[in-house]
Amino acid sequence: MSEQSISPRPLTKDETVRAGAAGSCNQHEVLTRLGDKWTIMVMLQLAAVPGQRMRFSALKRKVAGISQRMLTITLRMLERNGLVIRHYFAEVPLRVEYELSPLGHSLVPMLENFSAWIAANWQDMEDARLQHDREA
Amino acid sequence: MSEQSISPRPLTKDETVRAGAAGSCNQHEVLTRLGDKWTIMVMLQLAAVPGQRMRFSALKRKVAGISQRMLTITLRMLERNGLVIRHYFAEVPLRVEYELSPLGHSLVPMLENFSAWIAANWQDMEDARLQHDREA
DNA sequence: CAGGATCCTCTGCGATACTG
DNA sequence: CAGTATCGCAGAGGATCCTG
Repeated sequence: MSEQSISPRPLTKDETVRAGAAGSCNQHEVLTRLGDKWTIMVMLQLAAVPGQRMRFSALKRKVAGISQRMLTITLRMLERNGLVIRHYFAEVPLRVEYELSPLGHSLVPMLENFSAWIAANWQDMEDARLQHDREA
Repeated sequence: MSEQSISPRPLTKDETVRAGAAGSCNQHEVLTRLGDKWTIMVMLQLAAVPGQRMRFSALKRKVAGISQRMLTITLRMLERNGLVIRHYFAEVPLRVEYELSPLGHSLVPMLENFSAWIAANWQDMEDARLQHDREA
């Protein structure tokens, strides 16, 4: 168990750029950070694992269609906002595991509700859309 | 009450472009459609009104920071997917009202949970972020 | 009032190539 | 393995002007 308490990593270009204005309390800010599809899908995956930890490559496999770049950025953002914890093992080959923080876990029920809603209602949306397009 | 049952409107350029591939059942599709911040904020506003109807300009005033263009696009998308109903009154001056459909309403509890979570936890996120940035 | 059409900018994001 | 850096383009989205 050679885990580093703090991952030895300087700020990324993306992070530096995204750091930007701190922002006030409003939803707008938070929604901008959490509202995109990748964030939601990554968190759903992390919540779905029994052991609660996943490696980078496992996440990439599970989150269908995500690029390596977007997964990295999404995870960095989640870590930065205290929703995900990054466990760095300085082994060879390198190993990194991700898990939800307590704060992150508190968000999970909502995400699962959302996911359930989609499963239950996407057909209705699909139908509505087809009909709407027909009468246009 | 000179309401048209169906708004007499041909497909917009934006809509035609966005029509694209119908898409399979997956979350990915739905999240792409519903996952952006404007969609969520517009729906929250529509849900917040007692009378359940809002005019275009009222919505624009309430959803802070949204441009006229994005509000139009967002509303069109919501209408197309059966989440919002558009009431068109051919008066002078023109009047249009929007309200959530039953399908749209079924999504509201989740959005409000999300909104509540943000209000309760944004400070924690903020703190986590500041600390994370300090030790970088 | 409630948008449509156009222009133009900025960035999201994939593809690719390189490292510890 | 788990990233980082760079390039490049399509698309998001604001600003502006115009109409029924």
